[in-house]
Amino acid sequence: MEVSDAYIRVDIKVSVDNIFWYARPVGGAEKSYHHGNLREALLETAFGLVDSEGVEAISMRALAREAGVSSAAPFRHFADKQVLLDAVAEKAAAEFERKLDEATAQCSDALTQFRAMSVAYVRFAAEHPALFDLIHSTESISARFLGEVKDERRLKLIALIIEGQNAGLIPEVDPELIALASEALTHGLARMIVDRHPRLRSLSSEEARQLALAATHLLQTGIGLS
Amino acid sequence: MEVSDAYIRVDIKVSVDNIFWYARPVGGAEKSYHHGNLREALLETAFGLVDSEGVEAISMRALAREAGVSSAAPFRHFADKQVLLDAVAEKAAAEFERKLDEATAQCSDALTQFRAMSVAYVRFAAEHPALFDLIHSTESISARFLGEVKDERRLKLIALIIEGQNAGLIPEVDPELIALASEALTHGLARMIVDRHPRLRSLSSEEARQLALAATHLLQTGIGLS
DNA sequence: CGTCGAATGTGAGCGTTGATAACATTGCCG
DNA sequence: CGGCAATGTTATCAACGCTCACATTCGACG
Repeated sequence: MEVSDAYIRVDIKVSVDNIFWYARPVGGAEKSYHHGNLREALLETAFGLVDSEGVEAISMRALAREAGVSSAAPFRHFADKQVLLDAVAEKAAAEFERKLDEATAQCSDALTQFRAMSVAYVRFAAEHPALFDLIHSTESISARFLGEVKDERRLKLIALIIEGQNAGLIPEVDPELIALASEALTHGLARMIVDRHPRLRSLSSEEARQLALAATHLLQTGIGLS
Repeated sequence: MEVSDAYIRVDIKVSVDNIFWYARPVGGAEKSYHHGNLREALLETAFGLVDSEGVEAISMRALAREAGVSSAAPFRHFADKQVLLDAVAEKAAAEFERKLDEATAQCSDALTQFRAMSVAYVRFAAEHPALFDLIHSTESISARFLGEVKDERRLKLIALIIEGQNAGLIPEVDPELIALASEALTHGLARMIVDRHPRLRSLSSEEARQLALAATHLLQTGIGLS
């Protein structure tokens, strides 16, 4: 051909947005129009993604892609992105609560329960900073569940303190105040780890444990005279 | 005309993105091609916007619009959005630091300085939650300044504690540990306010003051025996 | 068993955003 | 004054959240 030296340049623009079927499993007789369990699948991968990459890493479209589904599908299950995040936060809070309960379950007296709770609290923050952050920064109305959970834990803590006071282990100061102070200490420690405080970046969970123990101990004994 | 009953529907799509000159002042002989002080203008409005609306509220394009400038102009001064946010965080941190210094300046002994610092810390969080959050969540490399500031403050706190120990006001426990615990308590209180803890949502700054005082007092006296 | 509505998924597209590249204008330094 | 660096503009991308009209499927009810 005599035109072999001439080139016609063609730019082809392809929207890659909806090439979703590649994400479907290639092996079996899949490709059912309905996913079957999309809501849970989205929640699951979102949870994992937040835990490993942080909240910023999640996008509705990426989740859809991952699930092998069109980018509009997720909106059938979550009204908007915030609702999805709320659901992830709820899941994370449940997990958090589970660990706290697990930690205090084997303790007998109020004081060791008290300490075990602090340790578990700080450890969770150290091990799952993004989830911890999500739990405490989410403040949507629909996530009222979170508020209830936190409040419930607060009441439990107060009960623990009163128990300690009855046993003569804790002085007769306003239990609410004591609860607040110890919550603040624990939450502050956890937050400093998550916020990457210069002194505390990337702690092992064992170090986190030591730290929580030392700090709560210090709170108990006090650091000086008023 | 005989076509008076016939309608031709025309949909006109207009990109409104680059209609920027409306934002320029209409009065004077402005309209200089160069803004003259764009970097500072952007920083200023970003700072205000974060403080009043939160970090999520800021977008490069909105800032450009506000400054009366094309949407690409900001990138001449900030490599990307994160750099801009880092700069805002730095500004906020400077302001924060200023307030802390101001609060401790008038105190004589170590213990009252110690308390005044806690109070100022918590008050700033209560009054500027979004700025507080930005300061502590930013962790970019370029924002190393933040780390230095925080570290400097930590050293100052430790010095304060040692001073207190020398005066016999604080027991001879590892000063680092004491610093950490008191930092955690204060930071935790501040964070609980910012994170809208059920017990502490929307505190007045006077309430914040009371709270910080009570909590630090409790830390000093301790809440029980080890 | 068939049918019909509700639940769920698809495709296309709107408007916004962060970011980049090529080009225009200006200030300033020699 | 001339030229170069700083600064601003225009046009354009890709990605995102979200919506709408339409398609497919499931399941309850006759």
